[in-house]
Amino acid sequence: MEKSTAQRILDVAQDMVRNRGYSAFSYADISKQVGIRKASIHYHFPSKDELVKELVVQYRQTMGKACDRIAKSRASLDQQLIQFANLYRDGLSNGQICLCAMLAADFAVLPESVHAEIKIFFRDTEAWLGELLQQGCDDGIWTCQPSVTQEAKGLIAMLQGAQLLARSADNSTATFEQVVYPLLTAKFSKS
Amino acid sequence: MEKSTAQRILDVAQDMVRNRGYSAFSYADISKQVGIRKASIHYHFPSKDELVKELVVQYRQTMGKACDRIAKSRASLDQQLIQFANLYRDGLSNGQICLCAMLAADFAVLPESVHAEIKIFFRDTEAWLGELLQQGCDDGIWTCQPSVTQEAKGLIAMLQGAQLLARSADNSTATFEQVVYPLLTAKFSKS
DNA sequence: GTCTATACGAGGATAGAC
DNA sequence: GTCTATCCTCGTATAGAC
Repeated sequence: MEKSTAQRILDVAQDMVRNRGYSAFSYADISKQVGIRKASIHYHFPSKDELVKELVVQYRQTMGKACDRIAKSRASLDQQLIQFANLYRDGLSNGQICLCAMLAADFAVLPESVHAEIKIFFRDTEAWLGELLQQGCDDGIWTCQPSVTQEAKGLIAMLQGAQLLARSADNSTATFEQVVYPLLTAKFSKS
Repeated sequence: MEKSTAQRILDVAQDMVRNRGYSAFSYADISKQVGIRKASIHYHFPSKDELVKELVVQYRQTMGKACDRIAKSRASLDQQLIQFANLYRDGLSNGQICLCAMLAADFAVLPESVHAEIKIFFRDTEAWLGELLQQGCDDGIWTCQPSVTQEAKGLIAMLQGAQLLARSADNSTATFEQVVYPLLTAKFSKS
């Protein structure tokens, strides 16, 4: 099944926002890559704000599904944690950081409608990771201090921050891995 | 002693970049706050790139001095760590994140000359924090795994990421504190 | 050093033909 | 749905007067 024009616009826009940020991409940029005139984009997404809002909604779905796949994979809990971290590593080689990390940086120039969607992303991510961490506590694999929620927030912060660090380094992926995985295995490991 | 016009421009520009990002501030914005025409800004900083480069150079100096003050304060090492974290907390109430965190997000749209300055900032910060952590290891206050360098990078990542998380929350400062300080005291404390 | 004036392109968005 | 044409504003930057 072929992708709709709206979806192709969203795909290209996501790439650009994750790479350059909200203020540094334009309808003209999208139009070149999608192969339609910029006026035509307004038919699908009347304003830039609505386009970006839709971007976040879809990103949440994609990430949610990816997390569900990890949870259902029956891998060990510490392996699930690694796979979760991999989600944040994988875009780096193409110069992409988490959409919501970028939009959190751009927060001050975004409308309230987008703010709300970003908040839901972080809330959902914390909830999913919190559940995973709680399981590990229950199973006696690791402990979370002072609480599972705090630990989840700290982990997410580390992942998002590691993306920023990685981005300004010469080898993004390697830098990310060197920062994230040692700390992950030191703190959350089976043995 | 009164501030030079160049310095006032830099002060206003720093606020704006740390709040909105590189692509979302303009000479027109600065001119309004400084009270001179935007053409006059070009006299002091011929191009936006040169202005931002100077911004990073000066930010590095400011942060370097702040770190030196902490090191010379003779506070306990774990207290020095808290004070270091405070540096990243304090701008949040005014909507400001670390200049280099923001510019790392904007990395893809910045010229090489600015890239180089940002890299130096992270290198310096890692070096300073690494020294502090090494002292703690030597004194037997804490241990760093797998290495002091990794631990330093992980901490910086967490601080930068916590700023992003905080920014998208309703109470930035409180969110930052809730994420950072418990993890800090759990991992690096005297007793 | 700061001003006015201006060039020139890019930005988001709309109207109306096809 | 996509196009052309157009509007109007903002953005960076320069020239030249004061």
